[in-house]
Order: sequence, then structure tokens, then C-alpha cells
Amino acid sequence: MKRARVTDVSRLAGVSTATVSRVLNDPEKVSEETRNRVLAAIKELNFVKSAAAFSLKAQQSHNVLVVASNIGNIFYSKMFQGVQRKAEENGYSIIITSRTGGRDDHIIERLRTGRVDGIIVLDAMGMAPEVFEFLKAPYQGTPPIVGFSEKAGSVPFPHVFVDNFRPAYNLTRYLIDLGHRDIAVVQAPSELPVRLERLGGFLQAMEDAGIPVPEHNIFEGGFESDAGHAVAAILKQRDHLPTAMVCSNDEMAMGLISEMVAAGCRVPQDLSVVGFDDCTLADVYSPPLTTVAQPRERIGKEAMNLLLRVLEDPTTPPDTMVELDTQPRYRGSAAPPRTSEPVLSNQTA
Amino acid sequence: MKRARVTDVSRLAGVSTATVSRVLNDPEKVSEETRNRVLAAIKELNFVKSAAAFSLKAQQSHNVLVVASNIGNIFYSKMFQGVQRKAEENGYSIIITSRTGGRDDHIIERLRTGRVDGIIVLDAMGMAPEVFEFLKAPYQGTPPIVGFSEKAGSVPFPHVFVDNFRPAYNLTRYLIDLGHRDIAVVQAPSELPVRLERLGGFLQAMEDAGIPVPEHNIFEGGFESDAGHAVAAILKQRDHLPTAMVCSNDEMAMGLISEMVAAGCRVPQDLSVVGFDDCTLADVYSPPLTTVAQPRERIGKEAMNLLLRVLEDPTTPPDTMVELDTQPRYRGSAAPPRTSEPVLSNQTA
DNA sequence: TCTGTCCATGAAATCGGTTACATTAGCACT
DNA sequence: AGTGCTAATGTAACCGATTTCATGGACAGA
Repeated sequence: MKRARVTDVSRLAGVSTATVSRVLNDPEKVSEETRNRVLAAIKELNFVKSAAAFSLKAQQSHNVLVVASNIGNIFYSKMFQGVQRKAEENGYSIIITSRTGGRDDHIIERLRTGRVDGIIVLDAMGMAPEVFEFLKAPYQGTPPIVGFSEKAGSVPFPHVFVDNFRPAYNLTRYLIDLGHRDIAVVQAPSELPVRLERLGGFLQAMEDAGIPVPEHNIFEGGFESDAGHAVAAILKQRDHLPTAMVCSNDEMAMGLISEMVAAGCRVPQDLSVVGFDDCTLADVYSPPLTTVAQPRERIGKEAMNLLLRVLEDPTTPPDTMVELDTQPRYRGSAAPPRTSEPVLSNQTA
Repeated sequence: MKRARVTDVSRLAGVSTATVSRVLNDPEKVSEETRNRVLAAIKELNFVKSAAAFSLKAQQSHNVLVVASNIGNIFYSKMFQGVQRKAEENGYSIIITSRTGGRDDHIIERLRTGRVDGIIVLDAMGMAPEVFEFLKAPYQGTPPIVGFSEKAGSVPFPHVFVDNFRPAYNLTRYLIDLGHRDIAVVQAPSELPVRLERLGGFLQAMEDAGIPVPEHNIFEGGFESDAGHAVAAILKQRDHLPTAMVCSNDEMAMGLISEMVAAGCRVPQDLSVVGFDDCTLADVYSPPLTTVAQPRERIGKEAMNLLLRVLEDPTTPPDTMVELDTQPRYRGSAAPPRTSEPVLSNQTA
């Protein structure tokens, strides 16, 4: 049997389709008797309205697009969850897409075809210029797009942001207070706000403590654990290790630790390592990772909230921002500095 | 400016809307001259067709729903990625939802409203009976639903499956070959195929080796790391530790290890621990976790493939299956058994 | 020249809802 | 009884594509 339509319901209830629609959308406009008759018909026919027909008429899809550079990355999963919960609560479904090969045109495409009502960009940082162009394009008014960033005002649309400078500063300060002086940093990749903020906080803390940072203590990093391996490989070549390392995210911190531990370097006794993000499982790492927790689910939730606000009031200014806080997590991967240089087992060369 | 419609294009090109539609869908049916004129108009007006109008007429949304019990769980992120890639390649978008509170009716709702063309259930195991009921409901033919499971034939629709019995058997066997006899197991939660399969493989391996498994070596578990904590708490009360532990997933293995290590028990020297799944970061855990890799991205990809097949040919039998293989990952968390009982530092009572 | 085909194109119906506008009945008030 | 108002409901247009069916012209064959 095919799906029932309003027409079928109206016929069975002996009313017009308009009345059926009213029962569905403004029940109080229909007399109780008629309403009950319609309701009964709806139930009997197992009627649900067609999403497509509704979308066409109402010009809204009740879908929102969530964009992340890489949906396979665990950093985003909790955010998705936050967005999804909030979205569902408000009758929206979320369509998730990644920015494969840096191509963002499908995002615009989706928006223009009306397949989605709005967009949440979880990593606006590397967003293609076309998208920004699109925002100014003449065939669209204020585009319903919101984002997430590590720096206030770094994107031209409403966004949720979590300051990264301060927590990076504080975490570095924490190491200094533990007695460390020889602290190295591993940066986040590319020229994104996140890189600048985290590095900036580190450098500022060092400067404020009057500790110079030699060039060889600044490493290039990446968001995956292999970046940590690469840094470990370099460290193992050296005859002197820093006493502490500030990594720009947890994955690279773990990559680094696992490699160093395998080489016989104890963490935190011989080397303190701190991360950033408090990714899933950072708390059960051994040693449990000292890091900074980003409120990931909250970020997703607030981003969706923001989008709902923009959807409701399209005049919401593009510089609207919602700030969320980080939480330091002092766990077991940082300790006072060692007193003597450790001997690495499989030190090559 | 508002979005251009076919009407606008047809007017500008001096043809009928039917011709515009033909240019879009069957270009060869239109003379080259007319086609070029239409194409030019499309370009000039920046025309894209309305997803809603298309859906209404074509009765398909080009959306597929992906259901996971918990989208915040890292176990699913790679699967999402696999599904998403394959979907995008084929012009589909993926809508992701979780099964909050075990309520699955919104799934049916989505399917019935035509908001999605098909469903991929990533954890069909705990699926609500209503959904299965729905499959037999009279108002629907073969419903386009596919899933993923740990046991062949455990769900009544086409599915991708990864046998869990064999790898659990082999991993246990590996520990036995290392010399372990006193091996404990931590089960997966609830009465899901995954629990039975993984436990079954373990028990069978023990039985084949002629090693009895005392009751106290079988622990209840859960999919989160706190399940590992709970087991660790029990172990620490005992005056004797098993020499090896088989955990039903990596999270609980990590929870267990982190707690045991904190208590002064060395892994793998004092206690070998193996996990299951090869979750993200298992390779950079310290010690790197010995586990079984599930081809997560591949699972997602194949599930989408299967759905495309069902979409194309609705008569695809519900017992259609695609089997994928696991890969053992022998890393650093398992070693030959200790020779003497370890002394735990913060052993209470 | 007439008829039959084929090709390119257009007119209008259709998908399934929502809603502006029209209509009717019922009631109060003068 | 006549007028005005309100509440309940119906009629039909509309959202923006696709597609069936009809039509007109070109050309080949008789």
C-alpha cells in the first residue's frame, strides 16, 4: 500500500485538505468535533506528511549542514553529538560532510539547492575563500552560517569561540611553576588561528617568566600522532632533552610519549609532556595526560543554538559571538624536572 | 535577488520549462543550438535546481540516514567517514542520528516522511523491535535498510559483518602461546552478538587448550573506559592477579591499564592486557595496545555500497551479506607471563 | 503531391502539501 | 427582519521541478 496523502485523509474524514492541514498546524482553528474526525483518519491511514512537499511549500528543509575538515577525526565526534542533540530537540536533522581535498563548493551547492537551511562550520579556519565570497554574493541575503574558532572574530559570521591563548599560557606557566626552564613546544600545523594562539600563549608565558626560548625548542607539528613520532625522532638524535614539552594537541603528545617511552625515557619522571584538547581517552592514557579540556559537546550545542538564533532572526550581526571556557586537567604526565639526563636505550647514531 | 527557477531560465532562453529540464536531464534530446542557449541562461542566472521540488517530483531525497547508538563514540567516526565518502561519490548526503534513550521511532518517522531514501544502522544489535516490525508493515515494500553486525545473519536485512568469534579466539590463543594460563576476560555489555562472539571466541580457545576458566576470571564490562576502572578496582582487592586479561574493547582495556599502572602494576611485565577494535590512538598508547583491528572505514564504505545496491534493486534479498576481515595488531601490551606476584602500591584493605 | 516517420519542442498535469481568499451559517443587536 | 460580526470550512492557487502527450516541421518514399 502506498503512503497516505492529505487528500486521502480529507476524503476519509469528509473534510477539505485545508482543514486537514489546519488540524496539523493550527489545531485550535478547527472545531473539536472535526478535529477528532481528522485525527482519527490520520491515525487510521497512518498518515505522515511528505518532507519534500513540505519543504517545497515552506521553503525550508529542517536540515542543517555540519562541516568538518575530517569527520573521521575524534576531535569532532563529541561536537557532532552536541549539535545533533540540540538540532533534534528543535526538529532539525544534521547532514555531515567533510571538506575533501579542500573543495568547498559542494557546501555552497547544498545551501543553494535548499537542501539545508543553514551551515555550521566546525573548522572555519581553513575554509575556502569561495565560501566567504558566497557570503557576499548578490543572490543571498544574510547567509545562515555559523562557525567555531579559537580566536574571537577570526571568521566573518557568528561563531562560538574558545580562547586558546590563555589556556596555553596557563599550562606553560604551570610547567614553569613546577620548576621547568628548558621547555620545548610543538606547534599546530599551518597558519591557522589555533596554531598562532597556542604558540602565542606559550611564548608569552615564557617571556613573562624571563625564560628565553631557543629556536631548537620550537618544533613543527601536526594534528595526528605521527607528528609526535617525528618530533621524538629528532629528540632522540640530540644529546640533551628538554625537561618538558608543550604539545599543541593530545594526539601529537601521545605520539611523542609513546615513542619516547619506548626509547626508555620515563614520562613524567624524565620528561614532562602536556597536550591540548583533552581528547577522548586522554584520561586513561598512561600516564594520564595533563592537558586542557575543550568543552566539545558544549561547542556543538552552542553552535547549533547560535544557528537557531540566526535562523529566527536573520539580522543577527555577523560578529555575534559566544565564548566558552576551557578547563585545565592536571593529570600525571607532568612533574617537576628531572635532575639528571636520562639514558635512552635505542638511541641511534 | 531571489534564486532563479526553471521558469526564469526558460524565459531567458526563449524555450519552455520542459526543454530546460531536458537539458538538465537528457541533454542529447535537445538540439545543440537550443542546448547552448539554455546552458548560457543557466549560467547567467546562476541556476541550481531546488532540492525540495526535485524530491517531491522524483520521490527521492538523495539523503541516507546513518544511525549509531552514540555518535559521540569514537568507534563510529571512521565508519561515518567511510559512509560519507561513498555517499558523496554517489550524490547522496548523510544524515546522522543517534538512538537517544533507545527510542527508535524517529528513524521510522524519517523514513516514512521520505526525508531519507534509506538507512544504515551501524549498531543494529540493540535496535528496537518496532523497527523490525516496521519492516513487515503493510505500507512498505522491501525497506531500504542495511546494517552492520558482528555475526553473520544476526539482523533481518542486508548487512556488512565482521566475524568477532575467530579474532577473539586467535587473540586468546596468542596469549596462551606466550605461556599464559591464568587469563581473565572482561565482557562486552548486554546481550548483544558482539558480547557473545567475543566471549565465545575466548572460551573456545581456552577450552581447546584444555585450560579451565574459573568463574572469578570472567568480568562484566562495558564499552567505556570506566568499565576498566571497575574491573581494576576488583582486581586490586584480590591477593592474586591473573597474568593476562582479554578485554572486549580497547576503551575498557585502557581504563584497566591506566588504573593498574597507577597502582604500581607494570604492563606488560606484570600483567598482559589485550583489547579489541584497534580504536584511534591504541597504537600510541603506552604501552601500545595489542588488539584486533576492525576495518572501520571499510565497514562504512561497504555498508553504503550495500545500500546503493538495495536502492537500485529493491529485490535484493534481506540475507545478503558482505564479510570483512579483522587484522590482529600485536603491539606492546602483551608479553610472556610474570614469574612472581607483583606488589601493588595503593592496595587498599 | 500525399502520407508516414522522426525529431525538437511546448502545454499542461503532476508530485503533496500550505494558505489567501471566499463562503456559509449562526448569533447578537437594533 | 435586517445588518454586522465571527467562527468553521471549502476552493483553488502556489511552491519548482519532471514528464506525458500533443504538435508542428522536415524529409523520405510512393
